[in-house]
Amino acid sequence: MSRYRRESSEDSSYDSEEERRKKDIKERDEFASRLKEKDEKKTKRVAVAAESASGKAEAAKRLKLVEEDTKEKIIPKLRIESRRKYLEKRKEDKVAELEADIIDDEYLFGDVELTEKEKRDLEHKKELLRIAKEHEKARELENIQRYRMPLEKGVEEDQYQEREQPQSEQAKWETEQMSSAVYKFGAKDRKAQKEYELLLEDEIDFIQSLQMPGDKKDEVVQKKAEEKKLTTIEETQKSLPIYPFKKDLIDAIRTHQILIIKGETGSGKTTQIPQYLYQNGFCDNDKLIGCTQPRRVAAMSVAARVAHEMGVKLGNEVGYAIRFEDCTSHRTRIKYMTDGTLHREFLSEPDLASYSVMIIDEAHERTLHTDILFGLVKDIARFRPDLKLLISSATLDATKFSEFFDNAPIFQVPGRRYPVDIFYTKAPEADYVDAVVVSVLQIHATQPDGDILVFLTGQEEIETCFEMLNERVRRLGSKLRELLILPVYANLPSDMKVVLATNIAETSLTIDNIIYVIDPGFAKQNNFNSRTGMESLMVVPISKASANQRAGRAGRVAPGKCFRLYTAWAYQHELEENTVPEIQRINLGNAVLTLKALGINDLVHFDFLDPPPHQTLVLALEQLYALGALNHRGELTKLGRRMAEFPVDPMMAKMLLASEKYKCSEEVSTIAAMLSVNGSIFYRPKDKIIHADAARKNFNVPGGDHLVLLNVYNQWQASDYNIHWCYENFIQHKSMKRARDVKDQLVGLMQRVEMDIVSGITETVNIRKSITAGYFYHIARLSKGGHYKTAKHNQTVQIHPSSALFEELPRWVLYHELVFTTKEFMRQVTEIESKWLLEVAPHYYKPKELEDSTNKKVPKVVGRAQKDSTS
DNA sequence: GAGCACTGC
Repeated sequence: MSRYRRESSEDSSYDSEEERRKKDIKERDEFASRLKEKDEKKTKRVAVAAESASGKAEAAKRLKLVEEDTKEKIIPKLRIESRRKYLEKRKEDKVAELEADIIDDEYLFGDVELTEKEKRDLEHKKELLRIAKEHEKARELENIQRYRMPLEKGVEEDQYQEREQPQSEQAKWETEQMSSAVYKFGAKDRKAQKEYELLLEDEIDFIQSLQMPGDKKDEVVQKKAEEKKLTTIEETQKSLPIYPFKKDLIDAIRTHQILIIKGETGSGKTTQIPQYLYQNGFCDNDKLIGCTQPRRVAAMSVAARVAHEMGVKLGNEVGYAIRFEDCTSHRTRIKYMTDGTLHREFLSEPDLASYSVMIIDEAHERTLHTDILFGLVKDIARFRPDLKLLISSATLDATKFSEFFDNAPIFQVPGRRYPVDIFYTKAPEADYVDAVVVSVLQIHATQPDGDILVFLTGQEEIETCFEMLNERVRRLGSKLRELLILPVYANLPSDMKVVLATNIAETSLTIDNIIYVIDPGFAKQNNFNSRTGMESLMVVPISKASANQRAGRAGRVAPGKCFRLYTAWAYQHELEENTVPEIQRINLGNAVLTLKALGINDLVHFDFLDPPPHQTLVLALEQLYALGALNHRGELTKLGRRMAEFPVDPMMAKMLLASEKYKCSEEVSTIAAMLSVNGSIFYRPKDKIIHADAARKNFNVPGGDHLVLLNVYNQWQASDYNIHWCYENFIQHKSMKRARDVKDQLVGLMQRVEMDIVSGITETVNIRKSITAGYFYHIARLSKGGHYKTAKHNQTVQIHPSSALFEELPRWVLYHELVFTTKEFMRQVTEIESKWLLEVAPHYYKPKELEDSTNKKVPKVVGRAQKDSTS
């Protein structure tokens, strides 16, 4: 009680506040320089080559599971129906949410002058809504359209040709290529046609609209077999499309500080360029060549590949660095890393002094980290003329990158791609999961051999589709050739198969031998509402860029075909050119804190390739201020500098640091680790739901979900991290191992920021107070009818049914996250006492806000608090 | 009475 009183009375004098600020900044800088010293002393360990067998074993296991499933499962029709209904319901809810969002925006900001960006956002939302509604309408007409006989050739021509094209390069190319020849399956092969009529009850009409040209001419296609014979590393290297450009490339890099490299996947740029640079003396004076990748697997496998080509052990001259794994040594000259890792490295080496070249690879993917790196490296390049920058991108974005980097020259490298024929449906397909099933069978029955890759939006859909396909295949029986259906991914000999995947297959997963791609045109996308602070996962139409990326997957090994389950008109007019970059869609709390720690104070004017919404930046800054990471001038505080060391959201970082004061850092680090594995702790197989739920209830402890998570971890630890313990208790071992990794890292970082790791308290109040110190933004109180209202925004929310507190309904709760699915749910909920809020965040909560008329105890407490603060 | 696309530190 007296603690916050003291703090608030100190605010009264400006001088003392100014003094406090100066003292804090001084301490902050001293802390930062201590960190730097530590980093300099740190000797890098010599790496051990990572084992790669585990991946193969995993794939083999998965395959086996699939086969067993296929043989034995008989799927009741009812279940399929219920799933589809669920999907339908969810879609309705999402549409309603979007609608409400638009009304909200217009109501709240109707009178306010909107910026261009905000206007565009609103327009975009409206457009989404319109598409979603039309999609609904089309569904009602489904039967009529699905079974319609194909029209005569001339009839639909004008439908596809008359439209005015958008001005993009892509669109122009499309227009040129556009032809409306009607393509029908089986037309070329009478025998197949006959068989197909016999087998399939329904069909989809596709229209071939254009061809995505490959980089290879037909004659080159013939050479494929010869290429495969290449045995020596040198021969393989020389066969890569980038090889003839070696000298030109090196010359260009010597002449220009920044170079944009445009090249398709498969050109060899990722593996070869660092080697060319190494051979040409760019590593003199012990400097490093760095190359960032958006994904961990890519960083690891590319590094392994290059080490092999150079004949060195991985971790010596060639190494990689990803979270939890630093496979580099003092000998390392070529270093592959994830973009997030480089982002972190900036904290200890803001000028990248140890690098002579930095390659930002796969820049077109526009991950949050790459986007921030753009601004940072551009800035560094100005005062480090010796640093070479290569920005490597696979798409037409190259011009945009060039403009951003002061018109840096673009160096083009050809790719290795075969042509892909693109087909569109003639009519809109309402139920695309069903359309996928029909298309797969059509292709399988009538097209030449080749694997089929299907893009779906998520696990639920993949399961539905998997079951439908299996059922249909079984019904058709032996009339159909064997069809192997693999959900997600596999690594198999080239039999005929269908791969059902999410957009993981767009980039990060290489599946050999794909000839056919089926693209329904949707993906799930995470969106962050900066006004309510709520995230939602919605099924949205993909962008043209993404559609072309998907089509490209068909042309990796031979000429391919891509079947789009939408019309050519929809492609032209309904799809955005590019996916909205991540930086404009997500919560930027952590990113803003890191930038502040790098000394970038004016974030609003930071050089972003595409700036995030102003509102999102403001929210992030406000939150950091409330957490004490920034002072009233917006400068980073010592607390903020310490928070920035943790690779977690600012609220969680604050929670971790607060645990020092409450003497429970051990417990809180565990809770943080468990929270960051993202809801995948409890395993809930569909056929054992009752057992799984019972097992879960056994972990319940008073207080709430955070403490349940702690309990789970502690019991697992007590079992000596036993895998069987996990099976028995319906806990996912994989997630637990990850939680252990995260915990170890967090504990290491806690020591790094000079915290003591302490534990041993028997009651939970201190643990819950630490959590509250970080998450005082996320508070809700019980109101009438079992609903909760959030403390600051008065938003109606509910406890998620999976929570341990679902039936308890405490008066005050803290939640880890707010998600919109069927309702606004709080996930990971813990009971707190409102007076704690005054203790941990006196600047944010005033006693009056915490008054509670429904409870007799609370007014007494509040009354005391008020007396204290006014006396 | 529920449903987490995909990355990453």
